[in-house]
Amino acid sequence: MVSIDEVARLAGLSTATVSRALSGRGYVSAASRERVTIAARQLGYVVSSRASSLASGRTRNVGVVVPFLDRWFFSTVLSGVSSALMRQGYDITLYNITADEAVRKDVFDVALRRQRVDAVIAVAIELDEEETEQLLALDLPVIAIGGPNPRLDTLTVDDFALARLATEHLLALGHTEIAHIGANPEFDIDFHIPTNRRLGFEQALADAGITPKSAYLEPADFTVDGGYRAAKQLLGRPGPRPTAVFAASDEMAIGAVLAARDLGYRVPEDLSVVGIDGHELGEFFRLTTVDQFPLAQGERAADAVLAKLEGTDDAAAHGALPFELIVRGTTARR
Amino acid sequence: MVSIDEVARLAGLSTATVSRALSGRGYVSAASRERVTIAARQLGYVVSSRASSLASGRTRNVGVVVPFLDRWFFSTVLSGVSSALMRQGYDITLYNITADEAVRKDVFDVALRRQRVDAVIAVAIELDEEETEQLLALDLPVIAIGGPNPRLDTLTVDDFALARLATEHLLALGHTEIAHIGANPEFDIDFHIPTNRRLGFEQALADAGITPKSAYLEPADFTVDGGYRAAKQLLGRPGPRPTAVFAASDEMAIGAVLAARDLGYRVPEDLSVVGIDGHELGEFFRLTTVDQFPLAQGERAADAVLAKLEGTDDAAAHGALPFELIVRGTTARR
DNA sequence: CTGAAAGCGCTAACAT
DNA sequence: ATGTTAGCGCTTTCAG
Repeated sequence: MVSIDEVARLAGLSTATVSRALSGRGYVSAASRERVTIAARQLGYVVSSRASSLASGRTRNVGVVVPFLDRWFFSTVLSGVSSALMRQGYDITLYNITADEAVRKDVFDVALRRQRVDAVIAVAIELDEEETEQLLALDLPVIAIGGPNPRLDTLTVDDFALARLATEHLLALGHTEIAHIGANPEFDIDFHIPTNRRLGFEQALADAGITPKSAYLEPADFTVDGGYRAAKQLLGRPGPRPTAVFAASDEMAIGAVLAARDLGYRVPEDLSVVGIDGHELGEFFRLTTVDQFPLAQGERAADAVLAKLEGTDDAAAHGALPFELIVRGTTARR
Repeated sequence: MVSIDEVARLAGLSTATVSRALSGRGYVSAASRERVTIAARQLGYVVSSRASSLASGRTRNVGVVVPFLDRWFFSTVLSGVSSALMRQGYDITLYNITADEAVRKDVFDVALRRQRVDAVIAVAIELDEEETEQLLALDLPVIAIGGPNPRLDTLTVDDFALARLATEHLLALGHTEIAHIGANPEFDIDFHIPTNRRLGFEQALADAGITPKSAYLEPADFTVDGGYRAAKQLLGRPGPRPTAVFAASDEMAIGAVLAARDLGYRVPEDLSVVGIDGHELGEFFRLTTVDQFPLAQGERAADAVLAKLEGTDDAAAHGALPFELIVRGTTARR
């Protein structure tokens, strides 16, 4: 590995000047800068992040904490984070919180405290008091996607509003018998998204003067299969039958569409289905959805963290995340 | 941040002994080890990776290079890599090679050379001569998944054999009119998987004395939508109609199943469909497939890299990757 | 604008 | 088994 001394020697300057020229910190004459650049390129010199970070305290590396790597939403957010960060010459190190409590604890107790990162992005993690405390104790810029967590800077999408919008779309099409696939009423306090989406759904109904039928509330686990099973129940049970389904995620919505077809119902003629997320398969299934632009969420989180790191206090760090109703082919007038 | 000196002081020992006790390298009496452990825990001390890696040359961090983050196969492999590495206390930093040539170049020219990682895992990247050279020049353990690359240690799944197995399954069920969705004959030299799968398919047919019909070769882009379109062509065109389809990926196979249904064909009664990969949605669609266990591939790559790092030369580094025919509901006797 | 030199926090000889 | 000490390769005062 070629070191800074060699560059200095070749450029005929001190290591201090080389360091300044390469990092852009401090005064360097144009002529010196030029010579350094040439010498560095000629030798193929790359600053050692180990040495540089020990001396400067900066690593040019951001930690990203995610609960899943192999689910579409999270890997899409991650992809957005990664592209925005790499573009600025930052690396990203990944902390995958799994179901394994020991791993989770290790991430907060040890891994994040190794001084390997300049900042942390936490994606859709429900942090408890202690974990929030630990993140704060790192004394590093932290951005959370998801939350909201009052003690952290959070990029939040208003799940209540998303769900209400999706439901209002159904109402506007004349539906009144609308079922909900998602959280069950007594769902945990720990993970808010399903509950918020159910509340937004109920609010929209209430605003339209409709009392939600409990038989129209079908819990499911946010997978295609879960949505499929839930829809089969909803459509197969004797008694009143919904003319529309609001699914709290696109994957469940896709499952619902397939279930309806399997039962012989036409979508959207016999049943309208709307989802939430903006899943990549939505287009293929002609799914009406409320897109929350997860790729952009990741990019925005990266921008926010960069703004904090560079001191340019950016508006991206605050404010609510955008969402948009995308009307495709799975919803129609009743 | 508490430093090693404070731990040493509290334990009444030198920093050298603390370092030895914590890293497990060199002799430390049980009593000293105990006192160090207690002092470290009491102070909440975590070794600074910046300082440690500068002094020792080890970072306990592995670089993972992937071409996509938001595609199921890659994020699943990544998930396997991550869990195996975190279990051993390693961090992982992510290098996402995108379509952007500048980003790709920057990863090999700069990012990987920052001395941030102890080893590299390259997932399904077709490396050119120069990139291979650059990886080798890092002088670090490197494991490639995919390849094969004669100059690198590679974990390879035999795509030819996978495709042949899938095709033989169809043949064994009595099919002779078998179509292929995947690479087109004049596909690039750059990305071998599609081509190898087509060759395996053709070999199986040849072994059964069947000449592949060129009309049964339908190129597609490895997405659900691509598989759907391809199957529609195959089934909708006038002329001979296949009774079975071999799709070179599960996502295309799922598209083919949906296309067949939309055209009014029953699967598997009118059309058998087999895929490759072991996609998470395969179970839902009752898809017959050849599973290549991507999660396990990731874990195995991680194990191989760890073996190289710890010097325990592990068999995991070599040998072919396993695969298995999973017969579910989309294939039947003709 | 540039150079000398003192660390950054740890590890690894080396000595004991 | 433990302590002393010299770096690891940079960055950043501080002088000039």
